[in-house]
Amino acid sequence: MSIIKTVENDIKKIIKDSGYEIESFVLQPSNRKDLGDYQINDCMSLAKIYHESPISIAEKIKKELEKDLRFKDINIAGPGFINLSFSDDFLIQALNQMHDDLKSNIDQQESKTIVLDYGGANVSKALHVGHLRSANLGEALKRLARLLGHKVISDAHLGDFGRPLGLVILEIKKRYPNLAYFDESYQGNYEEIELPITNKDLEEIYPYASTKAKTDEAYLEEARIITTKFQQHERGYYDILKKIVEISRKEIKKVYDFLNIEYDLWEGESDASNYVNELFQILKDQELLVESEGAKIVEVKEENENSPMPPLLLVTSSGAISYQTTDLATILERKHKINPDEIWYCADLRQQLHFEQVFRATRKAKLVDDSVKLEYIGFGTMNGSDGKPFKTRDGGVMSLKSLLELVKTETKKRINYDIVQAQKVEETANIITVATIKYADFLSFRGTDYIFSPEKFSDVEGKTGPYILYSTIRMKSLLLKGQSEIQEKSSRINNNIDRDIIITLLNLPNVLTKSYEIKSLNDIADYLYTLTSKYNKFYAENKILQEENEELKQSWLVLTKTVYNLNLLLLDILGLKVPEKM
RNA sequence: GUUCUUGUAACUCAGUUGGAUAGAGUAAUCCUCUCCUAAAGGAUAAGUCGGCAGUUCGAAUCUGCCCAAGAACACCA
Repeated sequence: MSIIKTVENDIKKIIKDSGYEIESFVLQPSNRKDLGDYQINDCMSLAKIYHESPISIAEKIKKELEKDLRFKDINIAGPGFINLSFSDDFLIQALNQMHDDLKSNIDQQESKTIVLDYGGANVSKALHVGHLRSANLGEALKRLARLLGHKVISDAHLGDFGRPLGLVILEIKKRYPNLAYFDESYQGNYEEIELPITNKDLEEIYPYASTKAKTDEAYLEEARIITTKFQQHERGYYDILKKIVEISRKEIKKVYDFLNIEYDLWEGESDASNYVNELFQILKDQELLVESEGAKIVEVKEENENSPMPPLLLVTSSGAISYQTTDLATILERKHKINPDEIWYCADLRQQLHFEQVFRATRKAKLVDDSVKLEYIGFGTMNGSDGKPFKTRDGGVMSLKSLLELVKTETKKRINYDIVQAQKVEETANIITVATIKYADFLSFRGTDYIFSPEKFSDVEGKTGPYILYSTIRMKSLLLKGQSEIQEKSSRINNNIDRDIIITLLNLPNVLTKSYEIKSLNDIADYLYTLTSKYNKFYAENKILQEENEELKQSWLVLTKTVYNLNLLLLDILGLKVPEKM
């Protein structure tokens, strides 16, 4: 159990010993540092329950707290706040413990198997800046959940079974009508057929076909028919689909690799299609699948419900299955293959209604056990400065690749070429670029829309990825230089900065737990900055390696190493790497 | 129209299970490199927390009404 949690439990017991019951207790870091390290605000609410003055309650609790040698400077202020600080001895001991084993100070949770669905990449379409958030968020949540003791399986869940693919295949058919894929009499093995299409072609074909379909009704109708064909696994069409997925997936993976995003599974909607028949059987058995206006739907609206709740549309009137169908089938697939305790979906907030529908249908048809938790983790839209979803000047969406290039160019201007070896420049620039972009994305709460501007993501001054990386590298450099002298034991707290840093370190478990609960990384990003900037202040004020007092120097080295290790841990959760030098 | 989200410093955002004096970064002005990487550190200035009312010892946070912006609302995904 973490140090802070242990203290919290003890204080809870102390409050109980004073005669008061309290449900949960979290030790709040004080916002009045002049009065103490921490504040206890619960006396006011206890006063209402016990019909006693808050001051009198605070007095009693204070009396009990004073018996505990870990605390000092206990005082009561205002209407009944109890302020308290930790004794130096306690803090030194805590620092040494965190230095020896950082992970022992993280509260492990009861282990669950979680499937995490994020990314939102669509086959044959280039990743654009809008895909950034889902991937960042999902990847970091995966890492956070694993750190807290969960088993997480991440799935890219590619969009590869809808009309866009119908359009792409149609256009390929127009351009290469003689391909064996389109020859019904072909008897050979399609896997051996070369598809003369590169990913670059695909990125050109889709927008072309999509635009054409908007004005050409016959073309669209042809695409619809093709969509139905591969959805029914019709020979040739299903095979070319798989081929296209392969080509596109390689390219998508390159970008995700660059961003340090790793999927355990690269399943797509097409893989879930194998479970569509089972899905329909389950729905039919329960008489949930009904005909409506030529389509097959499932009603999920509750009686007396005012909010708009359209039915799920499983099969369109033209016979195609929708993404609602594949999402339901995917739940079946995951039940059979993984049998998870929880399934999380990271997707844009505009998809909230969709997931509400899917979850309702899942419950109604009992596709999974009621104990299986389905969680939708929505995030805000990336808007342009006009408040509308971000577009480039020519009206298109900025590709993720061009954003990366743009930031990389800026990054390269800042690298210290006296320190970084020539052959390391590219790698270093890549790492910093990813950190710059991801960190900027994590800073705001996941649910709020934010203004996207390339400038914002190119920012390197202040509360940014490069700041954290630079500082971390400096700690590492210092530790390397002081390595021969470190004896790994702190024995002194010199002043308020040391003290403040240790108090901040102690708060780690609460930051992690809260981030996990709200499924947002902004607290971790902010905590990382707070800790780093406190350390930087300390670094600027003390010449650690030149310090002549050996006891003090050792204490500072231990502090440095602990902050360094924690930075590495948190950067890893956010999915950021640290370069050697920069 | 129905439902939902948002409105905090010049800008971009934190803070929303009610707590003390509302925080960061940027931009602005001014300091600090003979010294462990100055992509650093320090200082100053910047706010009717959209508006009005209510609940409370106490409200940016909860409730109601209003104003403004955005999103979703079956045959796209």
